[in-house]
Amino acid sequence: MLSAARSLFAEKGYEQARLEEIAERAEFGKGTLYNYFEGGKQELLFAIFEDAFEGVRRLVETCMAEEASAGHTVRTAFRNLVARLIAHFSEERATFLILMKEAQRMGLAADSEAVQRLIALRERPIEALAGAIQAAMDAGALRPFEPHVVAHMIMGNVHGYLMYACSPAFSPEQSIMATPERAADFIASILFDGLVTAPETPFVLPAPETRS
Amino acid sequence: MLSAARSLFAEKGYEQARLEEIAERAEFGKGTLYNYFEGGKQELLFAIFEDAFEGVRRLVETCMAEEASAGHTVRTAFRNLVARLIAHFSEERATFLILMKEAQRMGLAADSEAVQRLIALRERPIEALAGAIQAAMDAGALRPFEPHVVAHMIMGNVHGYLMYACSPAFSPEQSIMATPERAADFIASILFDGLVTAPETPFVLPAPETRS
Amino acid sequence: MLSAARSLFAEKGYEQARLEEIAERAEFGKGTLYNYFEGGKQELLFAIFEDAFEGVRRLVETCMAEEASAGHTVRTAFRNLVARLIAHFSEERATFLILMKEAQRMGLAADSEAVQRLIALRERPIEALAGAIQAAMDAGALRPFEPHVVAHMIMGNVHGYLMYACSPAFSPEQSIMATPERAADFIASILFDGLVTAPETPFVLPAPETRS
Amino acid sequence: MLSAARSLFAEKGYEQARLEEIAERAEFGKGTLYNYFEGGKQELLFAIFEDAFEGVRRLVETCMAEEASAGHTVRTAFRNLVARLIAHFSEERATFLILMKEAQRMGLAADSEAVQRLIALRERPIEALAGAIQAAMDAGALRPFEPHVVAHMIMGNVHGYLMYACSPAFSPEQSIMATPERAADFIASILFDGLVTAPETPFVLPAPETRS
DNA sequence: GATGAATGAGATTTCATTCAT
DNA sequence: AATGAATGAAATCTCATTCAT
Repeated sequence: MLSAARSLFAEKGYEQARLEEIAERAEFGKGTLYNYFEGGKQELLFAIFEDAFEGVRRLVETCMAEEASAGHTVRTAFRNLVARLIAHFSEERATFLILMKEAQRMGLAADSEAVQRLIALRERPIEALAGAIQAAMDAGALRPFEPHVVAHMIMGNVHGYLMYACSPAFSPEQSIMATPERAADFIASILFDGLVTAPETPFVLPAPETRS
Repeated sequence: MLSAARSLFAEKGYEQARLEEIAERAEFGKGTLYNYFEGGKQELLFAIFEDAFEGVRRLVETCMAEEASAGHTVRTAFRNLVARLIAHFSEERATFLILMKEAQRMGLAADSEAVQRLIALRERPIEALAGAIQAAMDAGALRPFEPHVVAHMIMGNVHGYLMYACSPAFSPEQSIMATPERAADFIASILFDGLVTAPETPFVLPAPETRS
Repeated sequence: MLSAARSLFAEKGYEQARLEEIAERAEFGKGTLYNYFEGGKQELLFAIFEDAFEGVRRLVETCMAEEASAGHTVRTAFRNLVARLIAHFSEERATFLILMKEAQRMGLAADSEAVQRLIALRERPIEALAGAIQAAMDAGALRPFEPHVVAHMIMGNVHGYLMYACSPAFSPEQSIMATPERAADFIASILFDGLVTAPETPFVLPAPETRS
Repeated sequence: MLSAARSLFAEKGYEQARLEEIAERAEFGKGTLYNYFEGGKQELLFAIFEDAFEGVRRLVETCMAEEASAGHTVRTAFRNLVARLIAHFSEERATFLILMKEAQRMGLAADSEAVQRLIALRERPIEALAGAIQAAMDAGALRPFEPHVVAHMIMGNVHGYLMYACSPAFSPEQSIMATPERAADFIASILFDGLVTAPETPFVLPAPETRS
């Protein structure tokens, strides 16, 4: 039932998804849904949110534990985390879409109890990631910034890549982002190694292209 | 009238905003709105999108032109662009919220004519930024990646920072992100200089903290 | 529109009356109804209540004023009031049914704001009648009871008669209650002259009738 | 089970009472209810009606029998009946509320089989009372009206008093109606002795009070 | 051009009743 | 006999859009 809701919310968005269609897709009656989710449509959404964020938190913790026991370097550990996050969201496309569309939207809504609940869920994977970052900073491997800020930034870049990969402009075959592995390499490369080769080069305008 | 719609969409979201309230806030009759925007609610949203993306495109072009004529370095030029983007969206909070909530949501919707229109608008500032990046790569100042990918990444990090700055977890006074200027320094620092100091340090797990 | 609601509430009762049917009967769309009665179904009911109680209050005041200026005796004045109340409710059958069904039901509901509003309306005609009773008591024409209690009793007997007259057991042609005028005579006769002729007669059981 | 339904119908009214809550309160499963009352919710209501009217009928018969064998006068016999009816309904408040709310409402509904069944039940106590009245009339103790009409009137005044006693305007401590016994005295006093002392007094308007 | 009363499709939600266990 | 998960008809209410004025 959650799964039916997830796929429909992903397809049409929360507001446009009709409860009746969710029920149909789950092969249940409309009323049955209310036996399981008393709060109706919104509780359904929150159940999906909880699954989604909890899944990411678990992934972060599992992954970092494995990297630590594998004795990987900090650089490799975070690069591998990025790769696994990308793989995770690629596999669970519906979940990803809901997070990007609905959690984002609700997270920016005027304050309310619902927003508070969402934020609490959203913090879980961030906390897990911030813990790992703190450890790496303590070991002197990362520059000493606030770990939460860095955690947000890493997550944001994973999301950003995946958003980009969803867009029609994205043609995987020609891209450095062709595969999750290569995307992880790219993101890690920027985040950890920087973008600039010769920072002192003066900036010049591009030759004005003629707009069609 | 656009302005009334903008503020209401930002407040309540596109779906929840009632046309009647927009009309009231604009001090117009509901019917009048249809004289200006035949397409109704959705055309209103697109008009806001157009303004928003066009504003960003203009900002990118203006800013890069100024940086070029000021003879700034590539590093400084992009750092300043980031600062101005942050300042722009901070000033136009309503526009920012609509982009994050509604453009994001619609951009991920199942394909349709509306999505195509949105994507075309969204590409404008990306194109402008990609142009500048290409120039910098041509000058050998940036590592040679696809400029569109890098443009998305820079924009994504600006958005990511602003999202973070909207969240209740954000307490400006203690943060390296306290001001737009410092936020731009931070983002530029990560993007251009990287995060790692000692990439070969082995990763170790954080000491397990006791959950309260 | 009120009139359509009145007739449907009277026919089917408040709970069973569907808003859509009210709208149809009023030859309006469902939505239009909400332009006039924002509170929906319940506000519609209260509007009917207000009309109804206000009508009775006005009738009581008008009638007593006329009786006073006609110089009628107390006995006649109240007897005529009873006659006019009966006539009023007989003419406005729908209103009467709603008062008996819905106002009665709501008046006995667990306390709430709605009940308070109803009670306030219901007091209006009682107050008017109690005023007249007080005046008659002051003149020494009526035995000195609490005027509100007596007002309730008079109203209650009018309602009681009309309820009886609605019942299928009521066959007007053979009854002392055949017409409103005769009903008023009867009620006034009991209330003002009493029922007993020989109060000291011992009570004996009726001969046991054989049940069919 | 009947008792659970009775208390819930009294509290919330027939339409608002949910079958599930009745079942819970009776500590039965929802389904079990249908084993005992095939007709569902409505049959439950009729079972309560039957209990209620039968109880009143029995009370009337018992009471009149006792009054007869005690050798009381007609005046006293009926006055005592009124007192016992009041006491009965005061003790069985839930039953009383259901009669006033639901039996009243249903009794005025458009004709149907259900209404017929209700009316038949409702006639039982009336018949019993009418029998006693007929006997008193035969003995010359009461003025010769139709006994059914008089029976309705007596019952109506009992109900009317109890309705009044339910209303918030009723403050028992200061009232002639303070106790069931005094209420019975009052009702009997009006019904049997009349209200008027000087019927020929001309009616004059109350001094116009200033409305606040 | 400006208006807002009228509209009715469509949304969520409730709940009496059924029936497989 | 007892159950309660499943059902879906039906209810209220919302609101984007139309159009006569």
